[in-house]
Amino acid sequence: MDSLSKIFKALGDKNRLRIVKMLQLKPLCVCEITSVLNLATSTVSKHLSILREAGLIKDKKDGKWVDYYLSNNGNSHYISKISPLISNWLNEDEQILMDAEKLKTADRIELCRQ
Amino acid sequence: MDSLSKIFKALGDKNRLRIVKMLQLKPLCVCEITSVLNLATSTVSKHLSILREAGLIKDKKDGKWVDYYLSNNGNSHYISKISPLISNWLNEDEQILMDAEKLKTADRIELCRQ
DNA sequence: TCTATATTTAGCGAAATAACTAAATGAAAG
DNA sequence: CTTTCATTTAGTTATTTCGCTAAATATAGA
Repeated sequence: MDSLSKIFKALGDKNRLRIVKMLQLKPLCVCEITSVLNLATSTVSKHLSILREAGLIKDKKDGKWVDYYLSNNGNSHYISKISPLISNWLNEDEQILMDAEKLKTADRIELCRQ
Repeated sequence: MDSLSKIFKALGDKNRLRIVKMLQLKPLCVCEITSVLNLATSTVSKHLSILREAGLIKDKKDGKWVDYYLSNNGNSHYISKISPLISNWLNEDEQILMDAEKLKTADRIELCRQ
């Protein structure tokens, strides 16, 4: 029950839902996500660690950057069922659409140099 | 996004997950749920209102009692997808099994007269 | 109407969460 | 090896959440 409530808790925050929806589009580094959410870097890093500990996302070092990406069909049976649902949901949501738009015009190197 | 994060938030609490799993077995009144969870009645009432506001459960007056029951396929597209998943999950969970056991031997009138 | 009982609401304290700033870590590039 | 820059960790604060008790509400039955 712990692992399931952990997943739901992780998804029960709007900023973390936005992160999951962004990662559906492509893997992203912390600074890219930060620039979309308009939060402090450390806050975003914390959100990412909560999503990671729930098993919803994974990370991978890429030079200076850490890329985060969805772990769609990880070892968790729960996540393999929930992830596809979330993929289908919120795609017409105003906020989610705006986030996606902002990501299109975003360049990692410029973003991180702010 | 509000309605979805509300649903996940409601499910992100172990006691509320236990309530949902109990209601899968049959409709229950507040005092029956209270006796299983071992919490104050008012606390359980609050949990139920959170689940209700998320759209996961509904209530119906039955004399002195208020029966709560799952709204499996309510108006919410989200819930009609999530509810069946939860039905399949946690059925071997130790805590959930104990709760179900406790419910079998429970009698509404005795329970409420504690 | 009066009483008993089931539930909800109000109000409070403790614990958890989410945000920030500042400091620490770790890798890349000069 | 030192500097730079992305990220994480520590530490602080404000807000939210969860639990309780006590009071309010509502219904059934004497």
